[in-house]
Amino acid sequence: MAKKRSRRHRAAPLRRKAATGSSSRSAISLDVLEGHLGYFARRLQVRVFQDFIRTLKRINISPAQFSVLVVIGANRGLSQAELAATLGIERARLVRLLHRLEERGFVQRLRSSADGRRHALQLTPQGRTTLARAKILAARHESQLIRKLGAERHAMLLRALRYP
Amino acid sequence: MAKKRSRRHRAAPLRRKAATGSSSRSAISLDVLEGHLGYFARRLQVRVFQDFIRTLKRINISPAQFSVLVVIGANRGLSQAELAATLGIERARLVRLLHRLEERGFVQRLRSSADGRRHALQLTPQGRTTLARAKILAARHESQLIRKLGAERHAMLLRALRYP
DNA sequence: CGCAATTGTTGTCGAGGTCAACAATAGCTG
DNA sequence: CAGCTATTGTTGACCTCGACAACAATTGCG
Repeated sequence: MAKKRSRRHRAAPLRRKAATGSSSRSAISLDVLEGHLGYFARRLQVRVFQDFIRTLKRINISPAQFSVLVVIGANRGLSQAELAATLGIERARLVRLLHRLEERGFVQRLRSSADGRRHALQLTPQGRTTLARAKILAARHESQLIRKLGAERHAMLLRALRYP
Repeated sequence: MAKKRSRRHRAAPLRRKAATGSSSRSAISLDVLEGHLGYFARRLQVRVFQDFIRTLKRINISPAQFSVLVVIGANRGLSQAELAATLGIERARLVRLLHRLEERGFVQRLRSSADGRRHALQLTPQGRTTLARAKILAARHESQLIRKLGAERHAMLLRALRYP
């Protein structure tokens, strides 16, 4: 509720000069950050997710939602604990992710007959359809990424990032 | 305020068996996630940040705070806009980061005489001391990371992640 | 002067990570 | 079998962080 913002439509700023102007700073040093893997991993991850979100905006699927749909789709009957462990997220977090996906009619939670505590997760037909479309868009996103990074660096990063 | 949680000190669970037990699932497929750089970048970044936070917990410096202190320390007189652009974060976000660091006595914002809009950022003596200690701990964190990943992969990742 | 841009700032929203606590269920083990 | 313990899903609360919108003060020009 109360979602309507005024949205004044400010005419796109024309960016008159280049940068700040006053500062004659040519290069700003990152100092020891240059040696920290986490810093660059974060930068890359943010950039990639921004592009992912932009590319899948039309079907409104976030990176986290995509990963959940993909893994459920490829492993029918998974329990929430297994799924959370696989994706490296908290069970509590997954509960809320699944809420949304269930609301939207993509996922079903079925009580396991063998173990009354577990939920067997599976996609609905609509979930499968959405996942198929999401995969196409995600592949497009990855292609854009390959184009931006260069195929060699992309392949190298994927190989090095993936745990053997 | 209201920081005291009950923290009941539950005796460390003994972890009797290994895993779930019921599920005979040997390997859970990641399907197309295997080809998505963003997924693995995210996983790595989260792991690395967790270790960073753990290692710097004693001085209570987060990765974001560390990056801010490092760049200010190496580029005295920087403006907030320049700093935000350098680190790839929003100006609005930086404002709140600097609030905390100023409260804690690590950073000073001085009005620029040349340009009344800008703040010239610099570390206080206490900020410099804390940064020095943080760098030592951060280096220790990075060493642990190198040990975990292997020196070759670490070097390869750093090289590939850093934009040339 | 007057208008547009920049800078710092605040508010708000939503996504995510973290931790504590709990009910229901399952599985041992004495 | 009873009783204890672990697991599973769930909720609540808190905090960080990215993204926008809006604004006041200031600067820079045409």
